[in-house]
Amino acid sequence: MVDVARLAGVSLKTVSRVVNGEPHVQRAMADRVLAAVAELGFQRNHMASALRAGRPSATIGLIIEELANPFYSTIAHVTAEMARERDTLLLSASSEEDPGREEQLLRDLCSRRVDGLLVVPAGCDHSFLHGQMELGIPVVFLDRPGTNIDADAVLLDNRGGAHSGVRRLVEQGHRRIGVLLDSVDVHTMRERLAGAQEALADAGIGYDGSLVRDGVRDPATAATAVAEMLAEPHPPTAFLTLNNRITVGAVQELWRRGSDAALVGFDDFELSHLMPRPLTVIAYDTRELARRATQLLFDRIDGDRSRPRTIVLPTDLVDRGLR
Amino acid sequence: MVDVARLAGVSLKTVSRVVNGEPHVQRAMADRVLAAVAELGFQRNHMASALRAGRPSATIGLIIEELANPFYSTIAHVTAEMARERDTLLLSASSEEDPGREEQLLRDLCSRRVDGLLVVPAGCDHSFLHGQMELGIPVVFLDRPGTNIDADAVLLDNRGGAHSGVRRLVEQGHRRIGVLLDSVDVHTMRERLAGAQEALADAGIGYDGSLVRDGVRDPATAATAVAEMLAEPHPPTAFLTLNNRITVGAVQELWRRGSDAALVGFDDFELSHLMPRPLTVIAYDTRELARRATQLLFDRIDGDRSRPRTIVLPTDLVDRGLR
DNA sequence: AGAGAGTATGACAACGTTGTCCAGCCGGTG
DNA sequence: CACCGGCTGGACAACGTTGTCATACTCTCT
Repeated sequence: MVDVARLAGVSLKTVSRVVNGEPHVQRAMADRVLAAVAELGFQRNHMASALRAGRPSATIGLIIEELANPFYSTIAHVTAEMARERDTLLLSASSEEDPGREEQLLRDLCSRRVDGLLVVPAGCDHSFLHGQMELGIPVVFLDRPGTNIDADAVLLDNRGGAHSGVRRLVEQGHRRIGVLLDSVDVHTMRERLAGAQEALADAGIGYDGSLVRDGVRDPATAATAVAEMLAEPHPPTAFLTLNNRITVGAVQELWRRGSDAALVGFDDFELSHLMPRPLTVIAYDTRELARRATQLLFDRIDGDRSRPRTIVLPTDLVDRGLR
Repeated sequence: MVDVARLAGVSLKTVSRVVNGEPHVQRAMADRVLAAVAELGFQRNHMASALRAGRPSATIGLIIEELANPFYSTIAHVTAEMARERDTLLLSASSEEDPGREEQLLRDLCSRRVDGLLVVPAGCDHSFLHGQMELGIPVVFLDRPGTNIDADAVLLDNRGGAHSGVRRLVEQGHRRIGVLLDSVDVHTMRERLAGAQEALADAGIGYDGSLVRDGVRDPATAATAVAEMLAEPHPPTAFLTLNNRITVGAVQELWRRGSDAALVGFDDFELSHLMPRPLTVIAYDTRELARRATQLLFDRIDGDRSRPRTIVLPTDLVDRGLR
């Protein structure tokens, strides 16, 4: 900027005024400045500008599980899109389910003075964010609530969704329902499992631990688990798969062995209607989830100081037949 | 930092030294500073720090088409991961195929003084990046080369891939091969089409414009196009679909009508092996594409001033049967 | 002609941090 | 005892920008 000022023969401040479109600069002088800007290829340093003016950095931070996962990349996309409408950019990072890493990323984002944080929490303690929130960096949790902190959260009705899925299976006469899940360490999974168990209880069906498989982290494991459960003396006649990776593995195994076991899966996914058998899924609107959370964050950034809210979005049982 | 210094009863610079782990500070004094830091919840302002020290911002920019698309989100993920190993964060934005928007995003990223740019170009003129590159912001193009600019690029062998796909169809005796593509405006598509036409020419098969359908942007359009082409007097006996959205639509239509037309699709995708019919696809390693580009960018950031390189990664014809 | 109001421009400090340099202190040396 | 060198700690300027205020000029109205 100093160079531009020198080349145009004006003061620093005049350049600043021209660059920022402030009034009170004569046309001729502005033209000289703009010519100098063009000649030197000057570009305003956004960081210095924000620093001096005490302005927001026009950047928000997003912490998700894993950017390559369609669920999270959809969130990132919606958020980035809404951010762009406010001339804000998105700093995104994946926690990979590692609480330590999540904390480090969050601190890193804060030290970059992002205007706000959107977090799909992996950690089990977010109290360290208190300070940042008091210092004016709002935080909105997404998909799972934060722990040890009173902050906004936008969640899915995981419990209700699983409940309705199991109810549908029970209505069709199933009483032995195998439940496959990723990990009870994840809040989402605990809620889904709880919803399923509530529905079973509602139907007067007692809990049978042998029908629940934890630690099913990929399609291959899901296929194996299905095979094992079907080989037992009293095999399940239906399955509830608590995420789409598990659903895919289970479908593949059921189809491979020509089993007529029923299946309901949590999460819809792009090609679910092209699976070898029609699939009933517990679906939800990922984009809406992201939209609501991002909107809430921007409201906070714009000064909304009302009490933290928790928004729970409904799920939708998409019935394409059970087998 | 001023507050911390006052509370600890030391000078500003001493706080800076402690916070940055510089030597030559006595243990007792450092402890006092750290206590003050903890009490005030002080966090270093990364932007001010980078500004003063003239240091890199530890941020890189990524411009892609659309973050929600698995191809691009995989790239974003790999890049973010490699960046994290260098304590660098990723600013990502989607151009949505809009050149104007791409340019604005690029300028915005530059004004934030990112250390480097990774770009899947949508625009048709990137000469405006010259200035930035001279000012020391390296740019690496990904998936498509930049235009009017001499910069690094990491590409796929689109031409060779389409060539091998068509050759396979020709080997099976097909002479009328329908080609469905998104848009010839996209460099990738042009290359794939050219590769297909070269393979036809190599086989002595003349060009027949009625066998090429442009503007097929989604599965539904693809299905319609397939239906129309099959209804013509001399219908194609095989199809080459130039991206996975088109492939999905075409497969669906072929399967629906029980057609025995052969099919080769460009792009593999997650559930391709679960499609209603086995699918032969021209696959490639998206992660490797991102890895190479990101590595190249970091090499440049680290001072590699050698001539711009263009790296072309091979494709792989994954044969799961043609019908 | 002079007051008053408004416009155009510039000098300077400040944002939060770090590089540079200098001063004081210590122990050891000639 | 004067001096040297290394270790500590602090004062100050600077990074690139903008807010504040002062100044100079122009115009209008009495």
